[in-house]
Amino acid sequence: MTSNPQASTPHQSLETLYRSHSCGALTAADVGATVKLAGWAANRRDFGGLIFIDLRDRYGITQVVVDPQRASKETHAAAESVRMEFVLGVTGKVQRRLAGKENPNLPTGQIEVIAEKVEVLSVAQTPPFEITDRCKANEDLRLKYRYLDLRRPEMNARMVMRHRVALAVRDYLSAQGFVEIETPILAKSTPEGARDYLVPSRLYHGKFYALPQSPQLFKQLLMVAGFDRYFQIAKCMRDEDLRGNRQPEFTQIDLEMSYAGQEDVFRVTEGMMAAAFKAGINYDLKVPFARLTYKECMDRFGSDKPDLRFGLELREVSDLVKDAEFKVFREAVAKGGIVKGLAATGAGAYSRKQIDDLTAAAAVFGARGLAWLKLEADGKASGPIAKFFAADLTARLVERLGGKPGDLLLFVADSAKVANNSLSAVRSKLGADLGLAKDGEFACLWVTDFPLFAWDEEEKRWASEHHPFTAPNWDDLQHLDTDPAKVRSQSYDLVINDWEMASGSVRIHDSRLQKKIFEILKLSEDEIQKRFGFFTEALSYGTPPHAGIAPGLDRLLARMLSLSSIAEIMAFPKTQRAIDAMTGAPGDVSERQLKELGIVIPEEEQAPEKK
RNA sequence: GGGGCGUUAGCUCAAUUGGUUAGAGCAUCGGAUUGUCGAUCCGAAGGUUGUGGGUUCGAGUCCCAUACGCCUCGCCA
Repeated sequence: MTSNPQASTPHQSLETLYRSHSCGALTAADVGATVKLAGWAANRRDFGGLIFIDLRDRYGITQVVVDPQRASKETHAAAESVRMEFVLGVTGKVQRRLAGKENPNLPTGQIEVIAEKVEVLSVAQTPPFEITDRCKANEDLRLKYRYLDLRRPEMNARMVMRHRVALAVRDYLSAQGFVEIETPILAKSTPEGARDYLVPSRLYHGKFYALPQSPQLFKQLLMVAGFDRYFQIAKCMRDEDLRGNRQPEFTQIDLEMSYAGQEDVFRVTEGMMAAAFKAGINYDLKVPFARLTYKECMDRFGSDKPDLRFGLELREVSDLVKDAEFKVFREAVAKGGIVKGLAATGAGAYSRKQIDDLTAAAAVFGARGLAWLKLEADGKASGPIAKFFAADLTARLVERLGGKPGDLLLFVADSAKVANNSLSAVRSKLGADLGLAKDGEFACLWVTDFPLFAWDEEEKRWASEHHPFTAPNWDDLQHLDTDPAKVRSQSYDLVINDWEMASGSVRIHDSRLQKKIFEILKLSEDEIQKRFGFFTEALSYGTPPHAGIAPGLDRLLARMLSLSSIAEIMAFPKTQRAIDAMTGAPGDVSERQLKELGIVIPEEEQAPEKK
């Protein structure tokens, strides 16, 4: 066995017409054997006589030596003609490298293959960028030539890791009694939620399928159907604006359990995550995960996905400063807002520039300023606003925030929403700048007790915070009619570091309650019937209590590898404008196709021809 | 829909306040080279500075528009 994790495992045989071994398999134990290798020329070092070729496949690199005294004229000539990324077939004998000429950087570094025959199986144009892990090509170029980018060992390894994790997830869930069932891609549009990707119907002009934003309804119907425990590694599509951790299509590990509640889902998910981290990066995730309610999260971190790798907790100080001399604080409280702060440990020496950068981070979320106090060694506070606070008030602020000499106290005075968002952004920036958020550390957190509804100011109605099939907390049912804002839901998020990694809930299993929720959401009777008639009807035929969750596979993998973009662990991702840089999708279709679908595009709305 | 940053050789980057013929490393091509492993040495070729317009005696550099990429606010149950 080699130490290369990508090398073939012992039970695998890669032997084919073209090769007896992979390029990562040969070691000192194989010395003397005659072997056939095939792969790409990753590098060629030509000494006129001796020629060294690094032969690469996805398992590793093996050095091939062409010695004019050992190989035919034709083989030497072939070796001379080799250029980067040519595909070669090599026959030769494994020999121990000369003493002192071993390469400790390669698992195969003890040996080399002395070529008897080198055959060029395929020539290659000069690639637009080098196929190495040192490659610094731009993202758009890498996407245009994704097949070359994926050939790089680093990218190759990510895809293999993705496979390993998916396999571990399947194994784990299968062992827990889950059955993998596929659900339709051509489905029905449902209101609420993200914008749908639509597929026009040829047979019914004017009607559309919607690509699923998630298999939500289907998985609940599978519970009604008695499958008990279902899962699926499912593609989900959402036609919304993109980010580093959002692609138009992405993959969720979708699962649902009957006769289960929140605790059951947590237990299964924790086991699954641990298995995934073990398979992915050989990391032992600590279970069970930490838990916080939504309210605690907002109070202590100003965010519903706080990074628990570090502290720097937020504290509200409205009560302390409501009568303070400092007008900004006083007026914010008087206007119904809040004043919140945090103590940045050891940031007391921050320069004006560094504080300005923190202020800018806060401003993105609407904060009009970031007030600050430096705590000096003598316990006094300094800074432009220090003069507004009497010594005893300063002492109480310091005590509330847990500040120590050498710390920087930071405050935002605004509406609760702006104060929380802004200070949370400041906290994240501090976590990164102060080196508190370390790569390779994973803080897992369940966030529970989200509100069931959020008020939609634009549409002047209540909207589901999670989705309309989420069960209310059974203790809060009496508030449904009187005070929807007060109703907690039985939904939960899994947060790892600062990313929402999974979202789920206990579902409504009673058709009457489901109808009531639709009514609160101001869906008309007609609409409920048209959109969800089949679903509420299904619930009425004896539905087991059930609950589920859907971790994002792409995010999970990106998080394991500390990558900020999920595109980095997808084989063929799209750009931020939802374009496939390689194929050019979305593309034009023929007049005939449009006609068959009954679609007419107004002349003035046609996109200009893309080069 | 809004804000920000970027776009110079195949790739990654440089080019003083607007000033001579836009440079370097890698890759490519030719030559030399029998123990290299990001080989080395010698030489060559490679550019409509994303695109369009403007200011100027003169624009890679300044202004406007636009395309593309990335980050971000909104959005994403």
